[in-house]
Amino acid sequence: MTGSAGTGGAGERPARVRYAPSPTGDPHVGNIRTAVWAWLHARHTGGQFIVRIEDTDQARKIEGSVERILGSLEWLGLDWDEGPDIGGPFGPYVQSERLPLYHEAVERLLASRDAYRCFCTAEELDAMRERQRAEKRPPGYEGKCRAIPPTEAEERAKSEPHVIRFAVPDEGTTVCHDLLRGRIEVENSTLDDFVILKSDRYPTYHLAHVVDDHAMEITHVTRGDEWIPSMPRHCLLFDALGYERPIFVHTSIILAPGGGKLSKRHGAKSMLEYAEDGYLPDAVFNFLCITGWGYGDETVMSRQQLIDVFEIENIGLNPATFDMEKLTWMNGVYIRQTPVEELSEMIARRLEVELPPDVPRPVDRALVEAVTPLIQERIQTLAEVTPLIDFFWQSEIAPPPPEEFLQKRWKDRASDAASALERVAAATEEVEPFEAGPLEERMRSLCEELEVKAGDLFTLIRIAVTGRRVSPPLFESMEIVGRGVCVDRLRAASASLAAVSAP
RNA sequence: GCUCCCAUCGUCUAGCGGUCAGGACGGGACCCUUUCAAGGUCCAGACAGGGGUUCGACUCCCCUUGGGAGCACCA
Repeated sequence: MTGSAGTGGAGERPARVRYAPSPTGDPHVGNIRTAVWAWLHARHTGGQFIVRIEDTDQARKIEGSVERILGSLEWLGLDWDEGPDIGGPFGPYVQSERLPLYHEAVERLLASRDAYRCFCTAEELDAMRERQRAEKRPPGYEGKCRAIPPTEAEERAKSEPHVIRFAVPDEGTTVCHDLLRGRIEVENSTLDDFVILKSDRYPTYHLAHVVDDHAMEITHVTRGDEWIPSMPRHCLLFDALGYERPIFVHTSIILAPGGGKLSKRHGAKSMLEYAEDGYLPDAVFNFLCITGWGYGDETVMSRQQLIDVFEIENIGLNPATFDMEKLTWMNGVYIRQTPVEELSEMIARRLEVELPPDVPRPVDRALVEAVTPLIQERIQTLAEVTPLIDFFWQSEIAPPPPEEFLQKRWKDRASDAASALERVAAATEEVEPFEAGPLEERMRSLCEELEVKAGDLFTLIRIAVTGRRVSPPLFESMEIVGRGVCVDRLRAASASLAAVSAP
């Protein structure tokens, strides 16, 4: 901790920022990282973080999405001050429940001639695009229905399906500002008359977000930079409606390791999948925040520290590549930082579902607590836990095949190995007290008696007792496993080796 | 095709006209060590290219190149 804290929000007005996902699936890292930053900005400035569901596309709606979106935020520890589930002073927070607001805005736009009814059919529009492509002209609505006199349009509207389009000025330029990129200027001639109200009377994103962000008094519109190209449209809408424009903050996207779009293969898993994969919320939160944004040389930062120090204007502009290995490393850091009691609770929950069914439930908590310190600094994700320590719960483990033992120093020396293990078993029976310290002491002196290197003997013991070549610290493990079981396993191993050596 | 955005080690980044271009992940070496980790020390590794501006450019401007996004009755 450098002590060189940020401004702590002093001097910054409380911001109202929103996370506005559409319920079309589970949020992925790129998407949720925007939420992390928005949340941080809200907390940093002492403002509000709002969740709004953008479900204006009835066709794409996916059942259960909202729950999973909220669940993802919750898991990450992003709490919201207003939202679909808890309401708030600017509700409702679901766009499909705000239709009258959009219709009212459309009426105003129609009245001011900033919008008009369009009766073009899908076929006509397709044909138009076809023509544009053939003539190598940029695609876009050419304004055919703009020429229809309002009275005629009103009349036809009574019986004909239609949409409402925004009438973009033919000339001039629209100047927008992005907090991170500054001035962004676009020729109006490159903008077409976009749809603001669909024929099903639902608004498009363009209209809905403008109406809602104004109504909800959003100060900062934070979203992915795929929205930059349509920002001028939004500015035009804000202006036409007489609304003050919010501060736009377009954040760059997250790229896949090889470059290109992030896909399932590359870690674009949903947030909830990270939980399943054994990642800690704080680690993912920290990591997400740090990719695409930085604070000096700091990397591992607590939630509070991040809130204190986060400055939204310092978000990086270049698209970042998702570095799965760094996430995993960071997760390891967080696991090591976690108090043992907490960690053992997490581990217990894992074991509860991952241990073989024949292990009695609930899983022995005292045992988990004893084992946790042994593996805390050896794991990077909770998913590694079970395979590492399941032997503590297996009352019977078949001795590994003799080849496991007879390597390196013990190659072709089955009978030596067998007798060494027998000596170890005998010593194990006698050690008092049966604790790691005395155990190690005894085994080391046994090494001298046997004239073998400690590592060589310990490997034999390790394989016999834990069933594997890699394990948590040997003597601590033996202490936990217990004298009886250790001796049994040692003798079993010894016997199996003796069998091999016998002619 | 048109419009827009971006550009420092392999990756995430610090830098905000004068630095030996710093840190982290990953990689390598060594130390520690009962395995595996963790920890410690050290090493390799970057300003995409070309023009300007300036006494002086990683830093400011332009072009090129490269990457990305958008051009729907999807968001």
